[in-house]
Amino acid sequence: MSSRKNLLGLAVLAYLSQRPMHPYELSKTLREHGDDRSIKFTHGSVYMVVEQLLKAGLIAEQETTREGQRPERTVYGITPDGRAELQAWLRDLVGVPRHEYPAFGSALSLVSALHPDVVVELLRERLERLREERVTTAKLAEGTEPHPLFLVEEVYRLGLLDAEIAFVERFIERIAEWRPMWAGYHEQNS
Amino acid sequence: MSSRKNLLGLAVLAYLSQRPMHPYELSKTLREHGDDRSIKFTHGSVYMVVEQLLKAGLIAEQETTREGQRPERTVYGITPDGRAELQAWLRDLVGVPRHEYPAFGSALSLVSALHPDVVVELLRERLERLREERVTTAKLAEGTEPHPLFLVEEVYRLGLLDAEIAFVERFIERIAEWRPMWAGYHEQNS
DNA sequence: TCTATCATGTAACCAGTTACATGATTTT
DNA sequence: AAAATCATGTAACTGGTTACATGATAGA
Repeated sequence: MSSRKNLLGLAVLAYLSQRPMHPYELSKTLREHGDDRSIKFTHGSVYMVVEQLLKAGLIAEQETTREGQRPERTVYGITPDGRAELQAWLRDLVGVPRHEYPAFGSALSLVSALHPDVVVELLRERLERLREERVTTAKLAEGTEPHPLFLVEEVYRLGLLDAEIAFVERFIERIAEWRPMWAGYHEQNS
Repeated sequence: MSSRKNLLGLAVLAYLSQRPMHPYELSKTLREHGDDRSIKFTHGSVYMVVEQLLKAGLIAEQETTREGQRPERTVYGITPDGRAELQAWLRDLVGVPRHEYPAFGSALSLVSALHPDVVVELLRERLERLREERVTTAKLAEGTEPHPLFLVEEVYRLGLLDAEIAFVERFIERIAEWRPMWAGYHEQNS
């Protein structure tokens, strides 16, 4: 229960809705399809969520085979409940925005603890890296291989990147205006 | 160690760098300052990270007092190591963008599992809520109470919101173009 | 004075990460 | 044939969330 926590569970449901697989295969397939760009997971966490989905009755053990002397593989398939949950979960994610906590946002809320001059320097570094990231993301987003539909997430990411770049540029400018007050505050307690 | 995981730790260091506090006070102060908009935490998790920071030597027990019959309160203060870590951690966060995993991005990477018509409907719902959220965020971002520097995180959030709104609008348009292929794929397996 | 809420903390549970294990295949 | 990597999984640890506990004050 409470399965709606780890997005990896959603991905597993989605893949198993196409055909049954064993966990290792899931892991490999997810990675091959580049899903590790949108969903955080490791080899180990795949086994974990498979366990969870199993307990929740959303997937079921289909068969256990052994091939040569390789370890046993357990193949899992999605259940009707699993299909329903896949749809419901996705609908919820698409329809209802949730409050997010990007790390940069957290840092911004505490940034006054740094001296304004170092902040400016750091923001310039950040800009460089953001621009690099933008280039590689743009290349991905402009693909057309299977179908652009499967790259729409990169388009989204690109939009976020551009917004962040614009914000950082603007922020640097405003720091110039605020510098006296901000720097004064720092000299006062150190 | 490996303290650089939970952003709440950073916030605690930042607050303790101003004055010593006990965990409950930290929790209350964080919430009063609206830091729960940028950092995810609960009452319980504050005690947890305080424990971690203590083990890592970044904060230290300062005194233990008892007032009336209230439970004992342990007051913690930041150590020199803690101050160093606060600066280093913040510098890293500001200077180096990390790969993020927004939930909507994950959903987008799997959205083909939904029928295009329901996706459009859901995206319209999402747009409405995004616009509401935009209004309240804009109000916050335009404040000037202590100093705009302390609201810069809301400005950032506003930029992200606008980017997402633009993306969703555009996505709806493109679904119209893609609908035939996408819908066909769905009829084929169901 | 009863009830609600505040103040403060702990304990138990669940989720996630990391490290390890081991036979099979491929490369050098 | 030695070394590296693939295929497959488990176990141990660490982190995070939730639920509970209990006296104090404030409101009805």
